[in-house]
Amino acid sequence: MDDQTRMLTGLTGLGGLAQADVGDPDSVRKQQSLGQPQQDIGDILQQIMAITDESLDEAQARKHALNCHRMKPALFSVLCEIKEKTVLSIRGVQEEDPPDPQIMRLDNMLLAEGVSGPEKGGGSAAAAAAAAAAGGSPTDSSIEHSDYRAKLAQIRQIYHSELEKYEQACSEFTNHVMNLLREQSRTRPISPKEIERMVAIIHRKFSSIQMQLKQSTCEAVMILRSRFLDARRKRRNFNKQATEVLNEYFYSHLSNPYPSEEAKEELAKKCGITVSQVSNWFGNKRIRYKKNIGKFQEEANLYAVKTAVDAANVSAQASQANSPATPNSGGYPAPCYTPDGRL
DNA sequence: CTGAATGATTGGCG
DNA sequence: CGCCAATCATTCAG
Repeated sequence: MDDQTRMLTGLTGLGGLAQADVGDPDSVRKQQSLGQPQQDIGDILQQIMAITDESLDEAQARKHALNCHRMKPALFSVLCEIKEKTVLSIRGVQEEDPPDPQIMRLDNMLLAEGVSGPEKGGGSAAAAAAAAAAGGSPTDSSIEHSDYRAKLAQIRQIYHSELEKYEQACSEFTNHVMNLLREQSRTRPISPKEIERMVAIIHRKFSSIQMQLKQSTCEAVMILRSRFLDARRKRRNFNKQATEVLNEYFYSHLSNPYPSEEAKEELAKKCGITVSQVSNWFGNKRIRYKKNIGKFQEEANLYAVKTAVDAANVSAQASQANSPATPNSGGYPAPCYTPDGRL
């Protein structure tokens, strides 16, 4: 009903329009000089209205006749114009908003993470090789790193294949709609501009899918990062030798177990860990020692003896009578030799 | 599987 | 900023 009334109003208004400033005044004038355009339009209208009552064959024949009608082009352009002015102007208000900031943010992030953008297979391989070559000891982090990269590559691959699928689907659908509209435009007033707009609408709809894809990819990358780059999750115990070195220092400096920056660097180098790891270790050790000295008795005695033995060994020849000097004078309680482990 | 050990992180303090 | 204390998250031994 809506369509019919709209068509009616469109067509009844045609008389005025045709005489005023319709797309092709020449043809209109020709029509007028040839006969009675009003009559023609009335006929067309009648035919259009009757179409639904006809059989398919009749309709096809009628359609063909209508398509061949000399008035058809003029009428078509007029209808397009009317449609342009009424329906499309409403929808045309929401003009092309510049690329969604959200999607731009996601794009930037994906680019930064190396998910989108150019394939850097050679680069990463070279980096891995360099890392492998650089560390005489396998540093462990290079392994984790390559693992991380492998997972990232996986995400990247999924992302790209999904994006490809998405793009294919989008263009397929767009083509389909365009073909359909072009087909329809032979019988329905559809201007190229309208098709263009339809395409834009489709793209906008599809871009929300794209955004979702990018969003979930970003999330996956974030999860991966937190999995691998949060050291807390990938904690490795220091090797035995390292803890030995640290404990030796700790118990031989029990009165003041606060290594200077230089001492920390020295220890870090000796243990193959970072300075901040040394700081962490001492922080943990101090608090845990203080909290339960009894528990650390054994260890304390062990290292006390160890350092004593070492000292003795070093200065064995120098003097036999040297008593093991325990450098203890405050701060933390000295490890007394209490068998029951209580103080 | 469970609990202890342990490296790392966080928030507060001086 | 460095340290302490509490806490988290993982590893490891039983």
